[in-house]
Amino acid sequence: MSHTSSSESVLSSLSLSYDFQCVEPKWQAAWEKSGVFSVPDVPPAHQPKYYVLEMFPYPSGQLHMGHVRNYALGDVIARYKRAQGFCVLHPMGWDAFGLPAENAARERGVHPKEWTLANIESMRVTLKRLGFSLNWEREIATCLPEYYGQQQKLFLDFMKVGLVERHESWVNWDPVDQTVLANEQVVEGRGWRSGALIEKKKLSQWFLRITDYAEDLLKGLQALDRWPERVKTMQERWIGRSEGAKIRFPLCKPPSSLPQNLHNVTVFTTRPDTLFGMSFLAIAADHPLALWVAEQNPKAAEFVAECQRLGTSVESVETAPKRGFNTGLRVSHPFLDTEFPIWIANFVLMDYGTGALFGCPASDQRDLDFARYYNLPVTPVVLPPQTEQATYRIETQAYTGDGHLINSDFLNGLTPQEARSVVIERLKEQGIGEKVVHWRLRDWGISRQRYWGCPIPIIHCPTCGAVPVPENQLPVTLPDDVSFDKPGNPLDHHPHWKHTTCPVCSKPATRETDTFDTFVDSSWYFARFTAPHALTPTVPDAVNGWLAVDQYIGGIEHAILHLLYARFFTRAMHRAGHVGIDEPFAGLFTQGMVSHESYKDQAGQWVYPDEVERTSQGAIHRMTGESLTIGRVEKMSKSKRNTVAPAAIIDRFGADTARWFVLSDSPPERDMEWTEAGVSGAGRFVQRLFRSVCGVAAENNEILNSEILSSEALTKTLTESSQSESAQQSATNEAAESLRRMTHRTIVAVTEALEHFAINVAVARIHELTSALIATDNLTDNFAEQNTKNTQEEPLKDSLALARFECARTLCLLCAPMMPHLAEEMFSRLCPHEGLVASQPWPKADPQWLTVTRVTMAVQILGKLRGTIDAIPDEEPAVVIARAQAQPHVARFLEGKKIIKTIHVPNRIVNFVVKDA
RNA sequence: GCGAGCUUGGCGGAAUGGUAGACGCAGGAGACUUAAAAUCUCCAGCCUGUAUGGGCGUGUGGGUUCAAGUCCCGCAGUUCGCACCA
Repeated sequence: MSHTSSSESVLSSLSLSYDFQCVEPKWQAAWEKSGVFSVPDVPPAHQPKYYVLEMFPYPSGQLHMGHVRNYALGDVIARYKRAQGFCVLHPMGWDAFGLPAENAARERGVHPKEWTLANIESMRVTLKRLGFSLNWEREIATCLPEYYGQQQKLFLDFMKVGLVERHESWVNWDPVDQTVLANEQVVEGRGWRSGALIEKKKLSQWFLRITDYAEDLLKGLQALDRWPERVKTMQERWIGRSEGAKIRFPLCKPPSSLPQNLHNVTVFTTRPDTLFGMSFLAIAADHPLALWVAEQNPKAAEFVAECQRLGTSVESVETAPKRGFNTGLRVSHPFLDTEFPIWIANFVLMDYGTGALFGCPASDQRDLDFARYYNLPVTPVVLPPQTEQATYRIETQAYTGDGHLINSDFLNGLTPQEARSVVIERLKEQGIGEKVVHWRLRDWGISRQRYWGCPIPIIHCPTCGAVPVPENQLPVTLPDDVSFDKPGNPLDHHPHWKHTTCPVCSKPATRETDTFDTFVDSSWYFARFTAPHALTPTVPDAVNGWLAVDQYIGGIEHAILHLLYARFFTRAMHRAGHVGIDEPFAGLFTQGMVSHESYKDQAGQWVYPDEVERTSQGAIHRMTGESLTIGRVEKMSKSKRNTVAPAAIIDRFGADTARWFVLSDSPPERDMEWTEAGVSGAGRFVQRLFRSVCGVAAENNEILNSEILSSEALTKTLTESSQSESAQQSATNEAAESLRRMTHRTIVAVTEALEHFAINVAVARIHELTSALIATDNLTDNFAEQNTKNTQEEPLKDSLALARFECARTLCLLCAPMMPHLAEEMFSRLCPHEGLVASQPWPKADPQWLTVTRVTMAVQILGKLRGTIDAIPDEEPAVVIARAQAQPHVARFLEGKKIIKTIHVPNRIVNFVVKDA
């Protein structure tokens, strides 16, 4: 209980602390009631549209600080653009299919659907408490038939336009869990959950033909001028265009039992110019020819098995030496009379090129290592510039640089580049080779042997083959009654779900029990948001009106897969007639991670930050008093227990404080460190700003109630008052003018900062303006005392009070994108007749107050600062220079020197270039 | 190995080629208070100094310029991405 003493002034008794627990729900309700954030299905013709989207969350059950940062950032943009007059689409949904739900089912016996929907419920509560200006009426969850049924429709349409394929492919197979694992889920050759040794298995899989768009996806990157350069580079390399040649080598005397199609080995090379340096041909361990050899020869089989076991994990790649197995088979060279051995080599990948290469040891380090180990010939074919051919040797270092060709028959003397086209021309004439463009990008395998995903709408009929589910039978819904008590895909085990009849011949048939990769779900949700409840995947006017997403915001971890898939999917949807554009995201911003100190107790266990008390010496456990070791600052993660729960922070500090802090410290693209000191500092600022603005509101109540009802009226009054200056008031008027300049300068600075995503700079400017406002608090106190004595009747209407009012009002508008609840509360007290901040236009700076009456100019001698002078803006250069020269410090340095040149940059700098006289 | 980025006080960071270190955090001093908290005011790159001064200073070495944290070239450290890619 606090007692208000009689000596306290009226103003300070009004300085109640900001009670976020009451205020935040109040304004969230007000926004919802007013519908300020909702937008029409088709963007209005008279207003520019703006689509802000943050990557939608996976409903793991816990909202984390990374989400808060991501959505706070997006909300700043959404609210700022809205204030600027844009019609802003800012939707939210859930990437709700995925393996964690199935794991929860297996580990805790919860149904994936219940688990997921409950998680969505609780995360939505926290998200709503943060007060983001989202279009909640457009909320979608990918695990609902309303969404995934339309996805099945898209898939069938993709089939019609030839973008779907089914063929066998190698997969990582976990024999214990009986499922396919993604490469990321294989850790050191073992399944990440079961620990079982992973097998390579060939399975029939559905593929989307993303490679059809390899060229287009690559070229499209160039036009994405609002994407980070590094994301574009990563995609470029992932798509991996390389120009080269395919060369067919016929086997010499193929064994009679060898199938006809293996009588030739085709290699891919980017260096056809080095063909005369060839000393062997190498094929991958899973190359068809290698498999045939393995069948004939147990030793070969052993080597092949060895290669397959090692796989291509990072460690094995770096440490494994280049080894091979000589098959005894030989190929003939296109231009030479020599035969070359075929080796099975562990460094050749079946996935790249044709799974075969010709080895030119002189021009490739791996080939050289291999050749040296097995004593194969090394013939240099490129002579580096300024090198004597007679003495040139390749020892342990292959030469990949430029020069001219040697030992290469008709290519001798040419540069490698010239030689490439010449040799390709010859190969073409002989019909054994051609120029090809090779892509690293593979088709996208989308089959997963899992329950919690979108069913692939296909029926397998023994007579008709794979038949699409007819559209009128969509959606193919997941059965609810599944059990997870045995390994494998529950859909496959279900007693009757998969049994159906063939839509073509009506005979018994089975459903496809594979579900889509969850990346499919997230490849078109941005389009679905434009018509989330439509009975077709998209609605033309809506999707074409709103797309592309003007600003997409998310983590860098999605730089390749999600963003590439979404770009492909949009093109595919375009081809299938579901959207009119190719590039879904016009602007992309990748925000940094949230990190935190980590703590360990003496037993070496990680300790959560909220159990830790920081002392001047270090850290101790809050409960036990045990001293703790402070670990590195790293990304918040459950395993390190260095997480801070957003809900707990909102309870303690309020949503605005949490938002303000995640936005204030670091530039959004960089990682930020969450600190207790930082968030409580943000909390103090919230209180400071609130108190100061409330003080202004109290001073101005009379004026407001009687006269100023709108910002136009305010401006008018301000203009009048600034013209009628009396002698007594000159001191306060000076303060008023300086505050008004500050106010308008801050409008410009904050606007510019927000345009450039420099949210931390915008925050800094708001801090400055707040301090400037607080600095005038005492001035009015004094003045108010005089005023009440002298002019009881006259309302307080001096220029300073009005400047303070303008400043406070501006602060409300400027901080609203970051701290919307606080902004509304302050605004409602300051301008009770003006409605919501959320529907106020962004403040405009008055040019009158951007002009300055005086500037401080730097005076340099030889570029070194020697003093400063005051000047009137755009003052006559000669006058300025004379004054600069006369400046005492400057004059001292000029003594005995001769000025040979004077640089004058108006309003900024005078620089004297001197030499000794 | 290839590619991209980063490097500024004790810390996070600011700075259209023009007064480096805005703003915040942590710190110090003071005011208020019986006291603490809160709040407010002031100080604060380093060295030197009584200083209104002087010297040095944006990882490092060069260069361009009247003037470089900023532009160019090299080097180091560091982070991220890709990688037996033929």
